Amino acid sequence: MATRTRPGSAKRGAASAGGGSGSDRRSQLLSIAATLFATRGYAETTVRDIADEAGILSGSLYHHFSSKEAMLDEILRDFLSALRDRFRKIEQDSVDPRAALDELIVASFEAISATPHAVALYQAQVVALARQPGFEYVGEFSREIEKIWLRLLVAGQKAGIFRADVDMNITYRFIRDTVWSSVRWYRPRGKYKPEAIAKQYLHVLYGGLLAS
Amino acid sequence: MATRTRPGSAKRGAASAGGGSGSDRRSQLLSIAATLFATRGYAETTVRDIADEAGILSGSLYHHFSSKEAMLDEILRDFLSALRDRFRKIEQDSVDPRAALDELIVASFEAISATPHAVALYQAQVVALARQPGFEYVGEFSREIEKIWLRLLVAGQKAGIFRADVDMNITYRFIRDTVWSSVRWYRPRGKYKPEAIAKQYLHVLYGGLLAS
Amino acid sequence: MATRTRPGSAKRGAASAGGGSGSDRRSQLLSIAATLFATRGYAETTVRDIADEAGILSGSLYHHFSSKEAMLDEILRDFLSALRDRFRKIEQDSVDPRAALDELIVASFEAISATPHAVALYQAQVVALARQPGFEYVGEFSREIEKIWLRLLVAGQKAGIFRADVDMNITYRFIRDTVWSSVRWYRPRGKYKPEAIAKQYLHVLYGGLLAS
Amino acid sequence: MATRTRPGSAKRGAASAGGGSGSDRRSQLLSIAATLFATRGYAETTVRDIADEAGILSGSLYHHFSSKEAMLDEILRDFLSALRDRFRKIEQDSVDPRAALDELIVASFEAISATPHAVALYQAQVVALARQPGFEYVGEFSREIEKIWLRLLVAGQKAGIFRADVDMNITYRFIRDTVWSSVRWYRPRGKYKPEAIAKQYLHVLYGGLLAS
DNA sequence: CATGAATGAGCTTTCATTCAT
DNA sequence: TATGAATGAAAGCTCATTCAT
Repeated sequence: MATRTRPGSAKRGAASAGGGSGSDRRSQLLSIAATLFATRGYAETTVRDIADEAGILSGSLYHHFSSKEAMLDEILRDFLSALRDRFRKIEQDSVDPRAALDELIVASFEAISATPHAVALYQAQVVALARQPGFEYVGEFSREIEKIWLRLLVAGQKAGIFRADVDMNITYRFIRDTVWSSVRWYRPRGKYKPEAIAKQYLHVLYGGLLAS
Repeated sequence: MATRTRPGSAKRGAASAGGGSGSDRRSQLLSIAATLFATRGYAETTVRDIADEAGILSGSLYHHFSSKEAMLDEILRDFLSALRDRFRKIEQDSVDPRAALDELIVASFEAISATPHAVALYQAQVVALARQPGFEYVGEFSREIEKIWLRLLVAGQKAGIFRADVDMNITYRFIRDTVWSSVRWYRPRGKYKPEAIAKQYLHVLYGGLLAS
Repeated sequence: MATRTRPGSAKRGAASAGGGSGSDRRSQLLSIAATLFATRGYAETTVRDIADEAGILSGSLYHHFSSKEAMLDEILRDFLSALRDRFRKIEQDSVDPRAALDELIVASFEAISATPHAVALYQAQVVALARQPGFEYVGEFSREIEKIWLRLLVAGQKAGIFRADVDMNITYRFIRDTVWSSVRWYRPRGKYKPEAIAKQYLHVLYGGLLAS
Repeated sequence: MATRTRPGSAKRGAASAGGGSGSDRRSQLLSIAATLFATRGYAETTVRDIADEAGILSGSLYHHFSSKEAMLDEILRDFLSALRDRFRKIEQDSVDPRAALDELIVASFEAISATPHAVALYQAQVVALARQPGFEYVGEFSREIEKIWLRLLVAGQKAGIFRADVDMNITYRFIRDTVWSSVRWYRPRGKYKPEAIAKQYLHVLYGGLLAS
């Protein structure tokens, strides 16, 4: 991305950007943008592509958003803040590390199912974005989310629920990568429901691949 | 990417493209290109960036490569064919599915360690590329590699080595995503050697996360 | 010309492209392009030349036309279809081969007078273009026009109006070359009107150069 | 053409440039260049095209010629000076204007047959070249040749051989255009010999198209 | 809100030419 | 003579963005 200007704090309402069915024009456009950004890549998507898909001219997009980057910003911010809120709540409500880990993983697969484009976008751009001015919050959200996972994993380890002989920093990364990467192949319309995928994963993750 | 023309299989010599230290000018340039493509993204990297890094003018690159796309092509083709060859050999020489799976995973982490840029490039572009004219081979290589993994996993399952109650299609994807995604955070210069990472992963994968 | 993509039949409105005074912006630009293409040659004319002449930036041209080639395409297509229509009508309305031949020649000189740039462009590029993908219609129009001429010449020959001892295929080429080539030296603003030139030519053509 | 530097007075020997079979390397290369210039156009022919055809690298051409333009220069100069010499001789040896006109026309068709590429090149570039610095001689040769034709035509008119009621300035252009334009369709390998074409043309030119 | 014309910067690519080897 | 690597200028084109209507 050739981001140079700060995107500013884009206004946004309750619109589930990156989701499927926005209520107003604004979220319709964001949804279209998210889909294209995720499918083709942010840099490879032109403002005109988005406008074409929306049935308007590219210049008209600027009545709704101040820049292409502002759209990306809004999509990511909506997604990340919702995700963080949900993860925070899971941690707060948790009584059992294992059950909480279950919930984090299920919540993650559900997020993929609900807003795949935002997830894919986050996946694809997170490394590049974290260093970009105006997108520092991406790194901040990521770090906060990482801490929640790690606290739970380490707590479970201390409680003797999770194995003591694994490096949780690495294990966290393994889990995170597996879960988020599935956005690339998981099809919500396919034969697997998000809970089924989560179950499969938890199955292998907890019990291991070997037959006992 | 706005790929329209077929890049052709412009490949010559034994240059380990995408690697670190090419012998001739050609592979030097490819190595620079791979690094930039992987770091900034293909679309975000300009041929001037590559030329600047190489200390020449952008036009001079066209003395060595017919297009920016041809560079991408050559990097990916070199990487994928080498990977496939290695995987093929592992399968052919395998006597035990579990040992073979070990080797596949170790080989994967080693590939990440050896040519991280090519791996990152492949990771980032594989979905978009597979449908692009001239890059069909990316999908073909990917499918062949997938088949090798699946044959081994299913064989291990039938032999009673791997658990019977997991869906191997999904499990393969989990493994693949975990392994390849680590390119994004794994640093060869860091404290972990590739074998150590592989060992950690195999540890969790085989034994599961739970304390027995 | 390095034509590679098909230009498509991007044509709109009744704009007399290649003519002198287009009504809207689009035909203004086409007229400028035709003038430059004819004067300097297509390859030697840059899109910046055209834009400069129009008082805009080169990139702005792409708001109106998809490519430099598309401009050439539109100029030629407009010119050729108008010419063919006129020739068709002359043949349909003809009662006497000699009068019809008169009309064809007068119409040709008038076309040169009305849209000299389009004629010059056609003259200069016809051979190279006919084999270029997307410009097959140039050859098709040319062949249709040739057939009209030949039918009239042969009809006149059979009717005993034109001499029997000349090869009409060659004679047609002689006539065509003479007429169209005059675009290179004929100046509409000069002392000769198109009808006067046509008359001179018909004079020599019919009566021969020798004094009786 | 983007001619900016004066081509200088390129050395040249007795090599029949633009012809078919040069004796030495220099005229071989000139012949290749003439063919490509005539077929694709001067601007559309790259130095690399010429070198490829000759089986060398483009840079190597500069051991033989100082520039691309110098090749064009040499081809045209050879062609024009030979043509002028022949025309001069025809005029000097002429006793009868009609016989001399015959000879001019036959000589022209023979030139087309002998060095079609040089003729086509001259045809295509004469207008653009005449105003280009370093190519003033093109206009000079052309004017001298025109004068020879005109003197013969007017002499014939005064002698009562050619009709008095035609404008010889225009008639000359008609004749010239017809003759030179035939280079575009005349194929030396075809069924017509150059003399046959000349005969056909003289037939119509002298006797007229009408049946008596 | 939307259009349509334009900007301006930057992109990939082409190509005649140079020059050390 | 020829190679091969490079230059430097310019080409066609893209695209985010602006703005009067």
